[in-house]
Amino acid sequence: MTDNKRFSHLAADARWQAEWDRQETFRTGRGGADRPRSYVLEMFPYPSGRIHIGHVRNYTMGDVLARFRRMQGHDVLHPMGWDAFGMPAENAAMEKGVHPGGWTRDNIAAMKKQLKRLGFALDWSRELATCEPDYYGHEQALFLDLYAAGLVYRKESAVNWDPVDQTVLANEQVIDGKGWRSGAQVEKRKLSQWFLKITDFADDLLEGLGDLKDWPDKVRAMQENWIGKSQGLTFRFEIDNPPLTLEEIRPDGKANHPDTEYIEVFSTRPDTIFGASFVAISPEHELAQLLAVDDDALDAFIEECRKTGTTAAELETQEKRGFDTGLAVAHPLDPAWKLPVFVANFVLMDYGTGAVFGVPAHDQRDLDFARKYMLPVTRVVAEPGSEDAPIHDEAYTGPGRIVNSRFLDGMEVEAAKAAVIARAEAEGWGEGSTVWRLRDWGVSRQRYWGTPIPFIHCPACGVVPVPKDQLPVVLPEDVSFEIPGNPLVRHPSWKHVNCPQCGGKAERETDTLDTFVDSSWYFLRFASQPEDKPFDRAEIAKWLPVGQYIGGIEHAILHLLYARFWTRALAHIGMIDVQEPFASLFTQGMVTHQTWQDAAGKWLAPEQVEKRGDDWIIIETGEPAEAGRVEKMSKSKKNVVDPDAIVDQYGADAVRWFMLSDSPPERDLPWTESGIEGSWRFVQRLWRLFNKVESAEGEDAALDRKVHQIIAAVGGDIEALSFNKAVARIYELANAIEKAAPSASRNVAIRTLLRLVAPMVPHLAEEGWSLLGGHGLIADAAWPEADPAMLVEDEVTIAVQIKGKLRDTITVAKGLPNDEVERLALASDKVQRSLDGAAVRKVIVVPDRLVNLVI
RNA sequence: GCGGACGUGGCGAAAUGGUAGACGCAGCGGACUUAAAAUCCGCUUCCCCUUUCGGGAGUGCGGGUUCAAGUCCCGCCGUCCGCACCA
Repeated sequence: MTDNKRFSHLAADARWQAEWDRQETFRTGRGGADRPRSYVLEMFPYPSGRIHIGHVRNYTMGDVLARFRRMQGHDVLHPMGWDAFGMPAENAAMEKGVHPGGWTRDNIAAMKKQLKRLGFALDWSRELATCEPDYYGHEQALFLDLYAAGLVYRKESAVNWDPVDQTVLANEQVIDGKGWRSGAQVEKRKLSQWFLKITDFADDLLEGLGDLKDWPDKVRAMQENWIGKSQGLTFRFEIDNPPLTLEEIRPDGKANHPDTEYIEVFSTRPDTIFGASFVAISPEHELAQLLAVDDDALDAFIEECRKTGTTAAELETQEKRGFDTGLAVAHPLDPAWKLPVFVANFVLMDYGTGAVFGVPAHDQRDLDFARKYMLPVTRVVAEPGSEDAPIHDEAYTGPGRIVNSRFLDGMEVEAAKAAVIARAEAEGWGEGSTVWRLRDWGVSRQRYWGTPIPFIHCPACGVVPVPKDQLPVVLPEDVSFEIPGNPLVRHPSWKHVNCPQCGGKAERETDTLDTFVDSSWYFLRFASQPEDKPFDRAEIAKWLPVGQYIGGIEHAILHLLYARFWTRALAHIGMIDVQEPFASLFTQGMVTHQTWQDAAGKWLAPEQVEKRGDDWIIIETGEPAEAGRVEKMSKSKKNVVDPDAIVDQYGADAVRWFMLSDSPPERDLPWTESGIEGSWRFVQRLWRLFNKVESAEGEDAALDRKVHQIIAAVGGDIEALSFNKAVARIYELANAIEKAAPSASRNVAIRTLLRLVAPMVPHLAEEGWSLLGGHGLIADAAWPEADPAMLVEDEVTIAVQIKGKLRDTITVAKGLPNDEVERLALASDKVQRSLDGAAVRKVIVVPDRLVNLVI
């Protein structure tokens, strides 16, 4: 039982959670329409089965902000849902013989229960799960809208194919060229797949980053790099002695033959065009493929390039290697100047044109290559005075003037780039162009547990969209996972339909959508949930963009870029009026924990070890344990703590308090036993304080001022998401109250403290509010206001420095004139002793802060 | 290689260019108790001196700007994260 000695979370937590549910306290839209709106959103979880401590930290932060905004009188939208499609459900189906849907829905139920125990101020009436037809049906409609607008297309594309599991693998599932599950050698297979035209928005997505002032620099930089805009010149080298054309080699004479008249290259440094000494093409370049037909040595070289790995470490050490094709190309600015053509292992086929021209003097990679194959190295950019400086083993990439370059000589780099582009365009051998690293978004997944792509393949009509009145295309429930492959393909009836256009026999698309599509618009559906359409435009205009989005840095690129794209695409087709979904983004740090290992290197769980003096021992055996690094919690290292267990033991409030304490929220938070115990003790200390309101008279001016200073500070800290600082301020106030003698001021201070901690420790706060006779729920109470007049002290402590070194402090009335302060400073014994008779040359007085005496 | 962040006590950390170390954890001492736990009070950057008073050093390293630098500038060193043969 909770009494005036001890706060019992076991009784209080559940009671207040039930009360919030009963009153629908956190339902959006209660209490008037003209209040300011706040949309606070945390990245919704994948229903893996259990919440982990990282979720607890993430949602606690959002919860404090949401509760704080409510107390400030805002209408708060703070929803929760489930990113419920994805592979783990299918893996569970294969391993345990359960149905992905049942597995997922059970997990959702379990995790929802866990979240409820933490007392989050969520509007559960808007809960959604992406695996339910009432969500993904609307997603199918949106996909069709984007298709109608020309933003969806189909194209042949290579995938990683696991021949044993009969399935497509994501890159992360291919380990050393083998399938992660089957261990089979993975093949590249060409499949016709669905793509979203994210590249149409490349420039907008890049430009838009500039307006996202409240996003972390890091995330913006990562997206910028990912989009990867490069500007330069695309141009052509005429091939001097063209090889046989494709038609002559292959009797079928396909239309997509490579043009063997020229090689097209892209460069961001057209200013260095006179420094060219070779042309290199990718092993996958069609010209290379063509030449290899008649050249076994080249064929072998290409095969070898294909085999070598592409991991960062391998690329680091891998040599630049080339194969001289014997072809020669003419320099576009001097047809008599011939350059050799190599097939080179460092040229990427999927960037630019798959071919480059090499300028060894000004590109390190080209220089390495040129030295190896003894190609000429000509300096064409130089800083003043170094025109003739030889290039040794380091390429010069800095600024300078152009040299050895005929009509470009003497120009600065930028001017020379423009001049070459202008000349190329005038003469017709090239044009200024922009190349992006960003690729279109392939959304086809050959899997069951995802949103069915709403198209039908008709032998007569081709690819036909499912008419909107036939949506949702619902996943069949009667599927089995005993045989590898996509169950949708072998389902006896599901895919067999009549063509909506001609009525003839046709087949459904059996691919499903990438789950990143599901999470690209859920924040819209949270804001507005009509039955007959994805969302209501006017409601979206009211709530979007999300005021504060909080989640992990791991989503810096994919999820956040796709959601930005999807939002812009919907705006582009006129369905919504916002361009950017998340006005402010916060990426929180991980929860880490100490690790331990035994002598054999086996990981030990926290409950298996115990500290004896300065050393750790294994409780069961008494053998020594080795304390390792503090690392991200992971099952394999056994350093996880289970949220349910700690909520049982310490209560939701102590756990929440710990999540907010000590570490700045963007940094890692080390979980410690002593830390959570400290939080629990503070919860108890607050409870004792709330029980100490006794009738008392009189003012305590110093405490009054402290209260108002802390109100202002805590509010500002929560606004800035600096929860660790808000926590420190609250400790400060609690300390001050405990030291103060009983007075009316002290009682006010305690009641104020109660409201200040309410967003953080809501169960305790409700209990205290009810104890102290508060009206209604503290969740609905107003945030205390700081009186600006109370923020100023009437006395200030002034530092007295001699040449910047502190010698004494003096306490004076606030606003004392400078000459008075100076006089008092000089009157100090300590100052006189330090001066030791030296003459003061200059005195600097910063009002109400310090005096600096210069000798 | 490119980009981002960071470097402050035993630990997590504070600090609009103006008294470095707020607040918490751990530790030490004391009170209460038969005892322990809990609680309360005090100390707690380091070094020197000392009974006290005091003095010196100090925010990764080296310079600079300034009356004054953890904070600003230049150059290093180190750690973490992301991307990477991107032409």
